[in-house]
Amino acid sequence: MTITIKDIAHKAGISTASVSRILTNRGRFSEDTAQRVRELANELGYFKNQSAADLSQKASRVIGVLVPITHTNFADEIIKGMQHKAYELGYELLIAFVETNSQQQTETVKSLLSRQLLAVVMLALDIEDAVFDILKSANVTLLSVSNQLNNDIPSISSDNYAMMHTIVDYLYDHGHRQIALIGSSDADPIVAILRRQGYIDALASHDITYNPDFIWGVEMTYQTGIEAIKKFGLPLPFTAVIGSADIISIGLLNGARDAGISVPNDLSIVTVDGTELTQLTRPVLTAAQQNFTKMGELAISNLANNSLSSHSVIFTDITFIPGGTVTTIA
Amino acid sequence: MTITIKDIAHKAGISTASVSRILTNRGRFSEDTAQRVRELANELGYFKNQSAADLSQKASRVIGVLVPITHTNFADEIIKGMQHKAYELGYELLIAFVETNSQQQTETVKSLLSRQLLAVVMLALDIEDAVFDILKSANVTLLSVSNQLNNDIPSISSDNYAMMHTIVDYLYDHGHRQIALIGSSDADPIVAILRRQGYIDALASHDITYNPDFIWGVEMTYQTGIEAIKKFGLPLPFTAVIGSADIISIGLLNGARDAGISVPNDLSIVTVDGTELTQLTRPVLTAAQQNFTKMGELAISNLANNSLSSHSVIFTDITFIPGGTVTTIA
DNA sequence: TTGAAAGCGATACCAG
DNA sequence: CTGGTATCGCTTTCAA
Repeated sequence: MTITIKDIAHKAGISTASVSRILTNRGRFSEDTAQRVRELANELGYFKNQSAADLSQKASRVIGVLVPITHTNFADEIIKGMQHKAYELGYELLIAFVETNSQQQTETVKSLLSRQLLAVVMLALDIEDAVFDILKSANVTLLSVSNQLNNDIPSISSDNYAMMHTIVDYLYDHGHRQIALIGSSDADPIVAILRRQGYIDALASHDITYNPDFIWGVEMTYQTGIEAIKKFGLPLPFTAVIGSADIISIGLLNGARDAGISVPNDLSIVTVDGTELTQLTRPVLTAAQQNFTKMGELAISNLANNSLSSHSVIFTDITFIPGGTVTTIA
Repeated sequence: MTITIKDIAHKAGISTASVSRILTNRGRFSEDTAQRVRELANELGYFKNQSAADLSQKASRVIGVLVPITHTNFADEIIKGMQHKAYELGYELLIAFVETNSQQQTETVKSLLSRQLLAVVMLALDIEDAVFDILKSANVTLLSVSNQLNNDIPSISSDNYAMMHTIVDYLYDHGHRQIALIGSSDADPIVAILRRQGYIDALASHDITYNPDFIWGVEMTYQTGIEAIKKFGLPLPFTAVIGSADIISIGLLNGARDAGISVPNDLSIVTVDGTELTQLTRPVLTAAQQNFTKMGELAISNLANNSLSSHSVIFTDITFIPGGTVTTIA
């Protein structure tokens, strides 16, 4: 038999109303009784029934988080940031991994929505239309983190356009003129579009006309990196390459090694993301590091003070971290 | 205003009881009305209030999952397995990342428990005593996955003892006699104890007396691998080393490279875990691969049919995957 | 400062 | 096959 506030009230000889007030720290009550109630609660091993509380309050402090199960290795960092802030501000996170399978995705999202949620945060997710419609019809606040969706949904991410400028400028300053971009050729996601455009414009600002062939690779996978090297063959038509995710860059690095290409002597690499993965390679990857933890924190704090309008776009800072994969050429 | 079954009942001219039966597919009802109700539900954009349902049913199909935020990179795989099975059997997963910070850990666990949970699954977690007491006092079914805790809690994991035999035998067969074990010297976790004992006994079975110095390193981190190489110095007193986690083994590999030691010529490495990380290195790591997805599936299916007793220990299979980090020596 | 009582939304029992 | 109704545990208004 589970303990309820009724039991506590009974044992303490007071009403459930008082117990509730005390345990939630709302309204007025005497410190005397409070003391007793708290002790009693402990003693009896009381656990609040959150379902009942949510039901009664018609609202909760739960924020749903949708994480793609094809796990980007930075999702953890975002979650860490969110969790930290959520704890601080008294919110709860309800994390759900979503499959790529649409049917299952729908189920997951529906069951998420069947709790009273304050908001739903989507991490690095390109949601399917069907699922998206459900989300919209549920009428909860939505927020996309690390990815920009469309104009209807607020987002927190890096300034992907500017980031590409930073990277291209860095490579240009090191003498590179032929620069490829791997893993951002997908048609859809706004992030890919922004990166491509940033890349193209940055090159243009140095009077370099971009070569469409140099933008290649759709998926953010290790395999994309491996195959990129194979595709271009020897000798590589470029001296530097930008990997759109750490895992791609590691693929590039290994692909290069497998092909007998020396990094950075024969090929320079700059990676986007800058997670701990960059430390695992030799040489260590030069990276444009995104501030994922910050994104997570901002997600929660913005939801908390309700400061998001439907077209809010919030940018977090980028840190350029020189590693050992870029060389200066003549 | 949110839509409830009452609204649907009203619009359909029937009782809430009927609507409930139809929407949950329980009890008897005519297909005619069912049809209408389902349409109406869709039309009105109805979402079940799960809190109310849980409250009413005094039980839920929600399984809580505690994941350490110091993210072991195999947690994803376990979760994937759980999610898959949970979906199949109609359970929901409520995932919570827990901090190392004890205070915060307590909060997280308490808030988890304040929902009616069917069970709590702990992934690769060495829970603190305080937290553990809470968990026990809450009187939910507990289950540890990929880690064995103590005799009070059922677990699903690899047979860590046998696994070490497999690894040591493999190395022995390749001529190695001096074998180190990195990252399992922690006093506490049963897994570490089992691995040490397996390692020692396996060596003994080949008439090799183990060298206590060769068991080194507590934390399952990249840094542990890096430092292990530094600690032993050149020339290394062993010809082969076992890394207790992929990330450790990558540390060993890089540490070796940094020290001018060639793998596998001068040093052989076998790693425990065998996640995708093993594919990112050159050479690719030779691994004793744990079946994490299977662990996740078993976790759910065993919880589902309630077949766990408090000292159940379920083992999943190990797959030995030869890579490029072991050489045969004379 | 405290208590009585009316919900919150869904379920399930018992009649009909 | 369908409906009325008590119930789950907690919160909150209104009075006392």
